[in-house]
Amino acid sequence: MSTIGKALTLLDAISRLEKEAGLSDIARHCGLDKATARRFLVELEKHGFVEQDAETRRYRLGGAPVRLARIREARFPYLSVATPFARELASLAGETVHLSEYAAGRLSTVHVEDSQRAHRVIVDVGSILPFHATASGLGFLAFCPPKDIDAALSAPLKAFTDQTLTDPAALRQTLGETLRRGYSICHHGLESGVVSVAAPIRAPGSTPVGAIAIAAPATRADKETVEKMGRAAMAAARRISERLFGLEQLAADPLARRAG
Amino acid sequence: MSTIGKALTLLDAISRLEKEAGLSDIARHCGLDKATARRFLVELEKHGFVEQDAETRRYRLGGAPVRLARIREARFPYLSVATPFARELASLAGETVHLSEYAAGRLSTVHVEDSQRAHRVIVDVGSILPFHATASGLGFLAFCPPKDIDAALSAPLKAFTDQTLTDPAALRQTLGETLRRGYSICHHGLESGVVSVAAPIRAPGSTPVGAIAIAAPATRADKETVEKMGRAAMAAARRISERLFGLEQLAADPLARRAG
DNA sequence: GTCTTTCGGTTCAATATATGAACCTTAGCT
DNA sequence: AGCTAAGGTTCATATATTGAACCGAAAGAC
Repeated sequence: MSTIGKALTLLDAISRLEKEAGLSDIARHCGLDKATARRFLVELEKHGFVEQDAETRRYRLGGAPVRLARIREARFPYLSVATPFARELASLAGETVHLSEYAAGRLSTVHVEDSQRAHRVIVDVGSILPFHATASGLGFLAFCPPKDIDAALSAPLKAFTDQTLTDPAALRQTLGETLRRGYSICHHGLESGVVSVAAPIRAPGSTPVGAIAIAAPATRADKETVEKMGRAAMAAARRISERLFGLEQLAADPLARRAG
Repeated sequence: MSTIGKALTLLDAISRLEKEAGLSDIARHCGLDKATARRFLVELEKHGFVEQDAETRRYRLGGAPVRLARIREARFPYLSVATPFARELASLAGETVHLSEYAAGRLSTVHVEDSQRAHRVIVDVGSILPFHATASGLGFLAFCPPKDIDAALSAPLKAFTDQTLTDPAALRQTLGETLRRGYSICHHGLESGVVSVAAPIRAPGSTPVGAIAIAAPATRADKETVEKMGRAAMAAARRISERLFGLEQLAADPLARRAG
């Protein structure tokens, strides 16, 4: 792997840590030599991607990504367009709603609207959503071209719970149903006791850019409720997609179109 | 410079471009060989920091920073805390307000609240604010330790307008006045016809993390109005600082403390 | 239509850069 | 005191980076 790749992998690892970490910790966590990890950290710090606490000497995520994210958002306003719909959906469903975006081959959570209920599902911003074990992942993948599906299903599929689907054939069938239905359903895929539904956000005839999902405790997710939530998620996804990729916007600002 | 540094510099250059750019353009812009630029772009793309448009083959900023920024914001909620105050300040002053954050040795704009007036100052999200030629820069620098001031003033100081202060001695005096006054004033520093005021956002006794500024057309900025705006900016900065670095928060979440 | 230029992208020998075992110093623990 | 593990540094070695020259495609020029 190139040096750049290693450094960005280290940055990713830092972003995944619960809290700030020390040099040795980070090096171990990334399988890098301490000296190498240090050089990477120093370099990343120079550019504001990580910060070192002056007292504890521990490292944490820096402020540079904030600037980049604001620029990105100014050109492709995914969050600012989708967030209001997510909020509306959360209040309609009374359950936690999260938005994900596809980048670097993974679907990651970029926004969460918490349910107002005491008993609710918690989703962390920044968490990675496995394609095979989440409604977001399935809803995204189902609308991807076959080669992407093959790639995703040929990777090792971890069973997060004893009900996680890991058989590629079964998953393909699930994806087929999702495609026909327009939204995905995932029972206990990533965590036991959680049922979620999701629909892809996408330009017509193009690879999705992300997904919007509702996650509810299984005790509140009877068949009828799941269907209702699924249809609502699908409607929200369609409205977001129209806002992002609608003809006017597309003509006015070609930047709004994504690769793929 | 290390490979990582060069790659991050390239990323920075892309973020600075008005719109997506081709390979040769980018290479020229960064003084890199085309082959090198390409390898960097491919590597950055693998990690989602840039995207290549499938049709035009041009490159643009990717979605990965959005995830990192959301994580950063979840741990150090600079934007979500400061934005409401910025909005309030913008409506109070009736002028454009912008928030900046210090990262990678530079002060960059991370949020803008536009004035509602037709004749107003436009500030771009993501733009870099020179220390010597903006109210934000001066307001930030004035509250930094002497070594940071020395470093900032020993760099070449570009005259953006014929009224930009570029003499280190004169700037030191301005910084002294700013420190005593509590907010900075900048007349026509970056652009002619613009007057701005700013105050630093900071933990008590520590290096600032950013600044909040009001920018107004000079025609609306008589002495009295400038004073009023300056005091308002200072008050907003203080309230933001208290929210970010207040004792409770500090005790509850040491992550909220910044390096420096 | 043909010629020319420029584009995105690739190759491979030359070379600059990254690497990591061993090291130092400090801080906390037994 | 003595031990362990922390953050950080060094420098000969090994490896990844570099860029001139190259290719095919496409956009202009004439």
